[in-house]
Amino acid sequence: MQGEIVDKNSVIPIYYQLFKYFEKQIRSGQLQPGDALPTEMEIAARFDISRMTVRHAIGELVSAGMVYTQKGKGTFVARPRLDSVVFNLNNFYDEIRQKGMKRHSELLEARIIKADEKLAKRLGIDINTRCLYFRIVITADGEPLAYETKYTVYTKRSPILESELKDPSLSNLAASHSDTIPSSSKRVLMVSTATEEEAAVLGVSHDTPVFLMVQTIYNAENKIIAWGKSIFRGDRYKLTSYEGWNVENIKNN
Amino acid sequence: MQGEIVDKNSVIPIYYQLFKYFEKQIRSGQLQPGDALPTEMEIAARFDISRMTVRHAIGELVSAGMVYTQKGKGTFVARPRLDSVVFNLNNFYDEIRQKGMKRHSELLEARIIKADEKLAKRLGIDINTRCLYFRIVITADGEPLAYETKYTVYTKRSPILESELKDPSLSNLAASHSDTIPSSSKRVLMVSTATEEEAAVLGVSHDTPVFLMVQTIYNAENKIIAWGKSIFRGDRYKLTSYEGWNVENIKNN
DNA sequence: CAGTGGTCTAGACCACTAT
DNA sequence: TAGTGGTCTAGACCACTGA
Repeated sequence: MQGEIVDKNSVIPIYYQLFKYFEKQIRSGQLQPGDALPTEMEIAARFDISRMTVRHAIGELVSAGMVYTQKGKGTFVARPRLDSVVFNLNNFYDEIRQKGMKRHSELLEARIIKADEKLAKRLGIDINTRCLYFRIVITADGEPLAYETKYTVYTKRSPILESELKDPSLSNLAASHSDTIPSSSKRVLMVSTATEEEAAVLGVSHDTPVFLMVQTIYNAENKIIAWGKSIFRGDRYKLTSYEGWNVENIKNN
Repeated sequence: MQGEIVDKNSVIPIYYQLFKYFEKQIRSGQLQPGDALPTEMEIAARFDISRMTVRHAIGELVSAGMVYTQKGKGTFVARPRLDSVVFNLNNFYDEIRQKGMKRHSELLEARIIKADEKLAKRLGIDINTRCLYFRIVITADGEPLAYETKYTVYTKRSPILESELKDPSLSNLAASHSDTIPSSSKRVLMVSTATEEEAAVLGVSHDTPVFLMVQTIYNAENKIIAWGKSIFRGDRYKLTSYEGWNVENIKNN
C-alpha cells in the first residue's frame, strides 16, 4: 500500500519521490510548521529503504528551507520566512518579455575615450586609460523604458560588436574588453527624479520619479573594470517579490 | 603531506574540510571557471577517504553555486552569475541598525474598524468584517524614515499589544489576529512621489521621490489576511545587491 | 539511559559521455 | 569500451537530547 508513495522500480530516484511526498504534505498543510517528521529510521523502515536514502531526501527538504533538523531531537517543519524579502532584478527586463512585448535596444552613442579625472576615479584607473563609453535606450513596443550609460576599460582592443552594446549585461561587456575576468558585481538601487536629459530620452516629463541603479563590476583582484548607470521609468517598472510555499497560487492575484 | 588539507582526526567533518579546500581554490582563482575538478575517485584516493564523503563535499559546492556536475563528464567550476540580481529588503531596516542608529517606531493611530467596500475588496473579505487598522512612523535617531499603513483581519479578538504594532513585520501581526496562519507573502516595490500627507509625516517636501511598497499576506487557502503599504524616504534608503564569489572584499568600497 | 540526527565506509549497479 | 557522476545499500560510530 505504501507502494503508491515510493515506487522502487520507477526511473525516478527514490530520494526524489520521498522529497516530493513530504513537500506535498507540507504545502498542503497536512504537516504544519513545528510538526515533527517521522524519524529517519521510521521512514526507512516504513518504505523499506536505506537510511542514507532517507537522509538524501531530507537534505533536499532542508535545502529548500521547508524543514530543519535538530541533532538528538528530530526533524521539524519550518515556518516560512515571510520577512526576508528579495527582489529579483531580472524583473526589469523579464517583465517586458512576460507581457509579450518586444524588447529593442537603441544605441545612442558609442566612443572610445580617454579617462578624465572623474572617470578615472570612478573606475579606479589611471587618467587617460582607454575606455569604452556608450549610451543606450531600451524600448518595448516602441516606448522608451530604460536609459543606460556604461563605461568599461578597453584594454584588449578587440573589435566592438554593435550586438554586444545592445546586450544589457555589463558583465558580459567587461568580459569582452577588459583583460581580466569579471568576478563580482555590486548594484545599488535608488529612487530619483528624471533629469532634463533623462526625461527627454525617456519621453517623460521632468521630475518624473524613476528607479536609478548603479552597477560596478570587479575582477578577482577587486579592481573595478566596469561601471554603469541605469534609469528605469517609475511609471512602467516595478519589482515583485513572493515568499512562502504556496507562491505559485498567488502569482496571478 | 596531504594531511595539511584534510585531517581525518579533526573534529571538523572531512566533507567540510574538503568543501573549504575547494572553495578556497576557486575564490583565489587557482581553479578558474570552466576548470575541471579531479574526479570523485581521484579525490577519494588522494585523501584516502570514501567516495560518498567526496560526494558530500561536492554537493555543498553545488549548493553554493560554485561548481556544476555533468553526468559522464566530470565536475567543473561554474561562472559566477553576475546578472541574476537580488535585492534584499532587509536592507531597509537593517541599514538603520548597521549604521549604529537607534530605530524607533511611533504609533500614529490604531483602531478596530468595520471594513468598508474598498477595504473589503482589497482584503478579499465581506463588508463589515472587523479589521485592525493602524499607522506607524519609523524613525532613526529622531528622523522619520518610513511611514507604514497596515490592515489585518481581526477575527481572534485577542488583545492588541502596542509592542506588536511597532514591529514592522506584517506577517507576525497577521499570525496574532487572524484565525489562520500566514503562508505566503507578496510585495511590490515601486517608485512614487510623496503625497501631501506622506510628506508631512516624513518631514520632507511634497513630490520628494520615495519607495512605495505594498505587501499582501495570504493564508494556506490563498485568502488575503493582511495588507500593508510602506513609504520609504528616497533620500535616505537604498537597496544594495552583491553578486559573485569575492563579495566580502568589495562590501566596503 | 535510549533515541535522535551527523558522519563515514566499502562496496554495488546504473546512465551517460567520449573515443 | 572505459571512465564519469548518480543512486542505493547495510552497516558503523559519534555527539547530542531528554527523561
